[in-house]
Amino acid sequence: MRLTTKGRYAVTAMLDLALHYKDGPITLADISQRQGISLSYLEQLFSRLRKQELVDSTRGPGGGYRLSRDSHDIAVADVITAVDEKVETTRCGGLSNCQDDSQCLTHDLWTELSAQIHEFLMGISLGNLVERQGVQEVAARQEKAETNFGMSKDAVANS
Amino acid sequence: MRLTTKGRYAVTAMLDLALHYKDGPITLADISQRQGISLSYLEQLFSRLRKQELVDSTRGPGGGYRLSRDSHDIAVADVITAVDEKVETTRCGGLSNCQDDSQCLTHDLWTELSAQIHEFLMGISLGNLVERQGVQEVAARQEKAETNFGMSKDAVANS
DNA sequence: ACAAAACCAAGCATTTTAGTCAAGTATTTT
DNA sequence: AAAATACTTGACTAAAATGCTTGGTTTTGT
Repeated sequence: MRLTTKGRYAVTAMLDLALHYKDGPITLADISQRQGISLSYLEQLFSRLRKQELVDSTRGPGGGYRLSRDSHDIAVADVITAVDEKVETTRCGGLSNCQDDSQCLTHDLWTELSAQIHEFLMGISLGNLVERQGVQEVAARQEKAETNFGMSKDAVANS
Repeated sequence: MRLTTKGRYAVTAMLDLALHYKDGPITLADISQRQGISLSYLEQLFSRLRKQELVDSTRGPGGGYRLSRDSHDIAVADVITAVDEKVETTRCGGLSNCQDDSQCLTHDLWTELSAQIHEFLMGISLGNLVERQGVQEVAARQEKAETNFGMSKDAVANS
């Protein structure tokens, strides 16, 4: 389990979906605009999220993405592992004979550590995050900005 | 808090120090040999570990590095933050106006998440790791290899 | 038909990672 | 004092990851 900005982007986007669940399918363009993530990058991320069946997609006008299940049933860990392809960064590769025909100190240690972090992130769902105060506040501000300044859309697109 | 292989190398090296604490100062050459990490890379890592006062160094023949305090008083989080210079990967930089003059959804969320992971890793000390079974076993194997095959030292150095 | 959307894929610029290399400086044993 | 050993510093590099761009193709509601 790695924690990178890629995972953060994915979690943010999924959180956006969770926040706007009641609005029906959400387009990537909407997410791009609200969260300031490029459309193409979102496409890449959602390709994986869809393969992991974390989201459902609808094509055509009025289409978009929706969470595949209740936000409380999607863990942050699910989202992160979906977009972070697990590169085996151990020298060992799949085997565990990276050193003197035995596995290195690193191997066991990091595997265990990683498992515990994973477990921790499994305990936090998108639903949990939506309920948090800070998230609510920012989301409200984003909605407001959206309705008040129609021009900001183009301003962002042109920058 | 980022989790990369760099942090893993650092934790591994520190764990090696913890395991050989009783042997007096440990040279980086020893760690390099036992853990299969290049000497120069270790030098970089230990430069930071020393600046964070996680290790004490002794120069001259017979010198080397030692944990600056008991292994139970050094958290895994300490080691990782020491070597992972905190790059502000948020668009916001120091400010929090990355989007529409307000902070993005990401900001609060990831800060909080990151804090929790940090807290978690603060709860695991090098001492804890040393006590684990798997670590003991690998360490024993490494010691054995060291005493049995004196030639492996040169073999590694020449490769 | 047309436009809005998802989907797909190649490729690019930049940054980060994981190291190496080279040339030091400092300490201690002899 | 000399040599051995240890640490420091900074430049450099190959490979990977990041985030984006471009240029499509399908699918579908109107």
